[in-house]
This record gives sequence, C-alpha cells and structure tokens, in this order.
Amino acid sequence: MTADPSLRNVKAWPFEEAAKVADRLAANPKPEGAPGGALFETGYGPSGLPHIGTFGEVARTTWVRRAFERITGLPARLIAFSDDMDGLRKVPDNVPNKAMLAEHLGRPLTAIPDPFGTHPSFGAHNNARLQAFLDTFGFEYEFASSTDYYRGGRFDAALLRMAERHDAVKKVILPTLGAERKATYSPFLPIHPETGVVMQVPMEEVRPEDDLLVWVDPATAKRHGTRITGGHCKAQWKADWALRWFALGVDYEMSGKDLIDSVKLSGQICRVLGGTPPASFTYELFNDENGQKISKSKGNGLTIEEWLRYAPPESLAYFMYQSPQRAKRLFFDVIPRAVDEYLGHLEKLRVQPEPTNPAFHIHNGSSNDPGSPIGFGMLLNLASVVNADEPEMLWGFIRRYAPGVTPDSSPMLARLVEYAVAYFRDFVAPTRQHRAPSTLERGALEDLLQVLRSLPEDSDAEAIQTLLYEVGKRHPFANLRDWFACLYQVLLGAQEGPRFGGFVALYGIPGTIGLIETALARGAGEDLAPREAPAA
RNA sequence: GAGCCGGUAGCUCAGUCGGUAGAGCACGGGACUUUUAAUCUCGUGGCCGUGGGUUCGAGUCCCACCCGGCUCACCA
Repeated sequence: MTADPSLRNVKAWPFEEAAKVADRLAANPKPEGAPGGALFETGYGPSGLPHIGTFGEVARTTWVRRAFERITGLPARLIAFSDDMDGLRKVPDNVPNKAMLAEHLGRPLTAIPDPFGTHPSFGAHNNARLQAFLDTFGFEYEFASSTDYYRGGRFDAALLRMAERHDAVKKVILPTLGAERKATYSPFLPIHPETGVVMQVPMEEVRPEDDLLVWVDPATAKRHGTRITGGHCKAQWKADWALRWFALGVDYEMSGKDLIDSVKLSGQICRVLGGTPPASFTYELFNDENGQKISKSKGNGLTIEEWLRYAPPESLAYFMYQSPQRAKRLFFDVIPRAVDEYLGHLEKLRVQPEPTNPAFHIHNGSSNDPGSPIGFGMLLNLASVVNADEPEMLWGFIRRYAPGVTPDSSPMLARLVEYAVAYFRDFVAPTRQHRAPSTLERGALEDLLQVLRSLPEDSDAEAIQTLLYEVGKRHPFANLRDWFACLYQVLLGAQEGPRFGGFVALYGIPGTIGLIETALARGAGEDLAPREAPAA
C-alpha cells in the first residue's frame, strides 16, 4: 500500500491513533534485522471466554492498524496475546469437571488438563475458543501463547534485564501496594518445581548473572532456586505487560479505563527496562440501559450472542466505532438505530468512499454492497404489524412496497428480514394477547369461516378484502372499524394490524381458517397452551 | 483517596473548523386507504447543568463549581 501522509489529519479517531503510532515508530525505529512496520497487540485474560468487549477491542485495534498502513505505507502486524501461563485463581462456574480443576488451582492454565476433554490443556482449550471466536469475524491476527513465548525463550533477554533492574522495577510498584501485599510482592513469579503452582513469594535473591531466583516456600520453609529464563518463572501482571512490550517491541495497545493505572505503571516498568511503552488508547466501558455497570450476576447489558441474533455483525462493529471514549449504554434498544445508521454510512461509502465514514473503516476502504432499500426500524415495525413469524410474510409486503426487490438483489435486506422475524418471535409474539370474541363477533367470524372455506386458495388480496367488508356489513357492528379491530384483537392478539385482505392473501386462506378456528375454540373456553416465552 | 466519562427538545441521543439549534421516538394536523396498520407529509416542543473568562461572536475553547454514572486502590 502506498503511503498517504495527508490521512493523518483526517478527523476520525482511527487515523488520529494511527498518527500516534507512526510518530512513535519514527522516534523509536526497530533495531536492525527486526521486522519493519508496526506491532499492534490485544491481550486476553486467561480464564474468561471471549465476549462482546473482545470483539470491540480487536475491531477497534484493526481499524487503527489499517489506518496506520494507509498513512505510512508500512506493514503492520496484530498479535492476539493470551496470558495462558497465568495461574488458575478459582474454578469457573461454567465448566464441567470442577472437582478436577480444583486440584489444579494456582497452576498455569496450560499445565491443567482440559475440563472439556477436547484439548491438551485448559489453556489450549480457551485459546482455541478465542481463535474460533475471532475467526468467525474474519479478523486478521497472529495468535500468541504466553506459555509458548516463555518456554521458547522469546522473553529470556528481557527477563534477565528485569532481573538486573529488579530493584528499580520493584520501586515502581511498591508505592502503589498496601502494607500486606508490599511484603510479598515480586515482579517474578517462579513456578514451584514440585507442585507446579505459580508462586507469589518475595525473592531472597535475584541473580541475573547466574540466571537464578532464590526464594522460600512459605508452606515448607524450603529454599528453592529457579531459573529466570526458559519458562521456569513468569512475570507478575504489570511487570508481565511491560516485559512483553519491551521484548516484542509493541507499538500500540488499547485497553479499557479499568486498566488506566496498569498502563501507567507498566509503562514505567517498560522504561526501566530500557524500552518505550506503546502508544496507548483508553476506551470507556459499557453500561446497561440505566447507566449502571454491567455485571454477569445481574445479567444486565447485552451479550454478543444477543446482538448477533437480532442484527448483523457490521452493525455491532459500527456501534463499537462510535465514540470509543464515551461510556455508552449497551442494551437491546440501541440495535435498530445502529443498524440503520450503519446502512446509511454503507450507502454513502458505496457512492463515495470518505475516510471519515465509519463504514470506510468497517469495510477497509470501500464496499459495493447495495445495502438495503428498507430500513431496519421499518422492518421491525412491519414485522409486528403483519405478524411476521416467517420471512415470507415480510417479503410479501416488501414486494408491494418496493417492487423488484428480492433476496438476490438485496442480500442485506434478506439478512435483515431474518433478524426482524427473530425479533418478532422473541419479543413481540409473546406479548400478544388474544381476547375471546363477543357473541356478535363470534357470529361474524363463523360467517367469515364459511366464506373462506368456499374461496379458491389463490384468491387475490382485493377479492378477499371485498368479502371481508361484505361479511362485516352482514352483522350489526356499530361501524366497520369494530369489525376490523375484532380481527386484529381476536385473531392476531394485536390492537392494530395490516389491511386484512392483504394479510389473508399472504398468510394463506387455510392458515387464516386455522386462526379463526383457534379463536372460536378459545372463546368456547378451551384452555390453550400459551405461546412459549423466549429467554430474554 | 485517585482517575475516566457524561449533563443539549417529554425520552434516547447527534452537533465537524467557534458563525441563526438537529435527528429518531413520543405528541398534534394532513395524505393514502371501501371508516383498519405500516408508509408518506407538515407541525408543536430548547436558559445547550451553573457561574465566570477569551472572542465581533461560545453548545463548541479556558477556569471554577454543581449533579449523575463508572473505574482503580485484592487479582489480572
């Protein structure tokens, strides 16, 4: 890609961030022989599974990466770094074989059998889950395992440097700790040679010249000597981050605001080691619809599975693009708007690619996706109106609204129709209240039933509509509006609805007959099973 | 205690380089419709948290304060 330095002035945060990376790289050139270009990192905790925030972080980092490539014309790599050598602190509650895991507490995740039995270790299992997750979205990245890096010696030189400057490293961290933790703190966490546990103990001696850590097991009072290099110890969190930045030459890493202090302290340690910390970017965390924090126990907020059940991943990417440094509320109601705003930007991108356009970043520069001639908000309304429990119901109405539009000509619309139907099934249908018909209405419905039964199945909407009026007029409704209200409320469980002739034509005469029979049976006192409510 | 974000229409939010205040929803009128929905159209609605400062001019930049939310101070 050819460099376009003018892009660094584009008022879009990925370009602003990329300019920071370019400046950092210019001021801190890679050493001779090292791969050129910039290194971007995203990191993952050891025990958690990928979630909506994981998606956001990788998507956002990717946008900065691409912007960097456009500005500088230089290559850029993204490593997804898994801290899989970390000790297991507690047994997660969403896994099998908890008793087995409990026996391995404190050991590196890669040294613990996989409770699912599908991978060589628990760490390998989680790593595979992470990669599978990232792969479903087509992210480009290089996976990095902390354990592999430690054992493979990729951190050895940096570890020895940290040993040489052990006191200075401790001096960064100690002032931030309480008295209790201060007494036991060490940037080095040796792996216990007998138990395999990642030890949090003070170092008696740190001897870089001998590649040796000397420490005492508090449980046995036994002295141990552990090699610094080769994966026999790992670094404690903030030191570990700094070590990684220093050893790999990371140029850019973003993180949530909960890590502001860690970024600061790890940066200081990185400098103590003789490196320059990466350009950093702090994003805000998401809240629920009431502006409250999202907690798994409360179940508030929104999972990525929920989002992707009701809207395309591009709309989630767009949501993530928007104001990453503002605390945004993440709950169901933001989805339709995100979809429609995304569609708007997609349309503009197709016509004229502009680097300030969010869709420019989401689609890496351009797209010829024709988008959707109908907005998502409208589709959701329509789905409710026409009782769209099947895509074909929506398509029937779409064909009349936008003639010539088909799933082939508008693949995006075809996807949105599926999402709208899912929305209707999960959120609208369960709220429908089918009331029983009055005596008057019962008579009219029975009349309609006879009429429909004698009607050809391919009767068109207008013909059916005419018959509906005739049936309504045959019965003493105060006005015809009441007749149609009866149809919506008794047959569909809704207060309002579509022109009923059109509905019957699409829903099918046999289907409509079924609706009426069900309603009459309900009115006769039969106890029908309520529609099953979805898990919200 | 330290730090981050926010406060703009009834609600949810946008507001670019400082230049007459915007959208969606809601509400009201109209069109379409064989008196029914979606849809389309027009409209009502603002001390831009408060006070100061810079400026010819501030929602926007600076300072102070008030209110709300979140995060970190154990681990990662």
